[in-house]
Amino acid sequence: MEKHSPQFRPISFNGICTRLGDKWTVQVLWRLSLAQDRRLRFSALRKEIDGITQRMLTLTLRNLERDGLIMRHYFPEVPPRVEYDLTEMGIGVLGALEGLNSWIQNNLSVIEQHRQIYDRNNQ
Amino acid sequence: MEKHSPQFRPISFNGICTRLGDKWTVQVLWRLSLAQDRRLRFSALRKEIDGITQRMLTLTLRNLERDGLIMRHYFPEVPPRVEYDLTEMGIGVLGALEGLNSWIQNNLSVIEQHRQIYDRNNQ
DNA sequence: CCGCATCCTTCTTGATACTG
DNA sequence: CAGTATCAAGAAGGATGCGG
Repeated sequence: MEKHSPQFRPISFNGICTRLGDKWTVQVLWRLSLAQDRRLRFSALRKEIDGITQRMLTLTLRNLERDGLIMRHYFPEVPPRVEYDLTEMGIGVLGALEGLNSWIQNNLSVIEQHRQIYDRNNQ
Repeated sequence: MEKHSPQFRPISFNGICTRLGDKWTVQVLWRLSLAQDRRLRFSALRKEIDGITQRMLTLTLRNLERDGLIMRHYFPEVPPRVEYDLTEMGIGVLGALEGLNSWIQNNLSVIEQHRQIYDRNNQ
């Protein structure tokens, strides 16, 4: 295999990759991408993402909105309704993750074998 | 833009993406990839990666070795010498990151603008 | 030179209660 | 319904000293 392109400069990986690597961000993006109009309300996201708390969903959505990857739509009804949808940039980052995702699909089992072997050799 | 492929299942993102998103892992992989034979000794890595402590370099290398992305070569000389090099899988994961990396290159400035606007609108 | 052990600080996440 | 506020727990990272 040949070396990667010289443009590869992981300078910017912190803090984009740090954000993407957190516990819930990719899940939220992914769920939105599968929805009608790439748009879901808060309670729907919460139901679909197993184990997420209300607090962490709120924080994750705030960060994504701050970065411009999703948009928040507030409807001052009673009871209130809030919907979130992917922006063009939010759609784009999911596309940019596909290469990594398929690599993980292809290599995860090998990695897990390595981990088992390593752990066995170190008690 | 069209929806991503149905094979996109970010099931495996934790804990691969979590690992890649930590503070030093990608830096280490990247430095190795640029070196002669994709191979460097501990002290060389430490010098090249600005700000990393001996402890964190050791931990990062252990995790990468455990996953099979790098190999550790120990030479029982006096003083001891230890070298690390990328495995085929280690080279592969860098390739898988290129899509994300170039997306970040292209979008980082826009993201930072969004952050400034958001922060200004919320005190 | 390389790495482990220890202690400490900071960040992230979770649990729970409360509000417009 | 969709948050916010508060507190506590755990993980990640940094500083420092010792050892083969």
